[in-house]
Amino acid sequence: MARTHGSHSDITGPRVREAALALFARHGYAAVSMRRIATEVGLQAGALYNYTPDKQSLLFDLMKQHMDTLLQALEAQPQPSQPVRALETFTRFHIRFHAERPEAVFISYMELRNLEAANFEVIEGLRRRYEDHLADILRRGVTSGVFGVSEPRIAAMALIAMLTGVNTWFRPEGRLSLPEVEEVYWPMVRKAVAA
Amino acid sequence: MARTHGSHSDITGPRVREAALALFARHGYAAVSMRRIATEVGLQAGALYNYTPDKQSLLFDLMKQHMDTLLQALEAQPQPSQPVRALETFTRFHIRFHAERPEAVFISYMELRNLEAANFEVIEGLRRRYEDHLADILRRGVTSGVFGVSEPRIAAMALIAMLTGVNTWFRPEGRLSLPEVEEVYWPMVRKAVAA
DNA sequence: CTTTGATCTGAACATACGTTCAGTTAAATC
DNA sequence: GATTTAACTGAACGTATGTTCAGATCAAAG
Repeated sequence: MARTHGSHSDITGPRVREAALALFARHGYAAVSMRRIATEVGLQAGALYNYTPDKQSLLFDLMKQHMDTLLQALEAQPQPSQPVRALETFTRFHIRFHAERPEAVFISYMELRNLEAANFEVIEGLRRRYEDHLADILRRGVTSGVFGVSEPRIAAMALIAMLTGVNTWFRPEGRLSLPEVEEVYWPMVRKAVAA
Repeated sequence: MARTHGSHSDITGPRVREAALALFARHGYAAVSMRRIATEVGLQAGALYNYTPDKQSLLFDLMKQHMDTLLQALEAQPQPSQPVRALETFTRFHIRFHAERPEAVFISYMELRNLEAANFEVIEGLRRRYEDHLADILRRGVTSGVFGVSEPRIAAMALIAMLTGVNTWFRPEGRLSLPEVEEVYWPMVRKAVAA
């Protein structure tokens, strides 16, 4: 097998994606050049094409990976049968998962319009699956009488928007810890959909 | 005074801003060139510099104008002394105002990172004033015992994030009218901060 | 009917873009 | 120690960028 000038394919590949993630999040996809990503990793621009067919794929792969990780982590959560407990699990999970990877979250919400049509469809489909999970919890709660929402699907999007908003102000070194943030948001979520 | 080739400064100026608004919203600030804006208006790129000193000012002016209009419209609203009524007024106002100008809202949330530092400060200050208005309503309600929120400032940001989320799915030709949307969100807002 | 001056064109400026590729480098294999 | 080949360089490709500006245009003013 072949070797490198101080780093491996196994090492450089992830480093390229990490640099792209950080730069796309900070400056936006369109504002970041391949040369800038390469400089961050210590390469010439041409070398990036050993790791991605093109710039668009770099963006899509980051977003796809984020959504896959999200759905996988969601399914790994306990799924209480009581709707209120299921909602609490979802709320705390969403806050934690998103607060832990602000760059990927930022990109996934901001760069949708820079995806080519086919790539956009894929990401939208994954996002919808995530929303459906919450909408189903709400519907079960409505059926059993513990929740009172007239439009479960819209309520799901409203709650997700509220919870993702944490990322606009939360800083790990800030006044509130993540568990404390959960204690601020969970009562609001619970009451918002209460019967 | 001077005249034009079929259009005026008074007419071309607004058209430039309208074109920039639409294009920035659709493709993003960094992805839209001055030539593209010019083409949309029927000009050569150089002529745009009769209406803006540079591209950055074009973005900043759009965002500043949006925030000014927002704060002015907010202050023109009735300000009920009862916190619950004040919250309802705010909620319905926010939904309506934002749903009516999706492009300006989109830009104001997505292009913050493309503002130069000094311009960013200005927009952030205006946004904070808007958030403070809602936080004050919540604080008054906590004092009078009708609201039960542990962190009024965070609760304000949470509610605003939830309400602005309407823009991600609402379409005027969709199933729900704007008044119907208000009837879905207002109960959630009211209950979320209830004592 | 000449003058005026705001408005706009068209070309140019230096710089940057995404992508390709022939050729160099050097670690691993035999 | 010769061979192999993945990893990378450096230059080039055509095209695009934001901005400037001398000069053309033409409605209104005198």
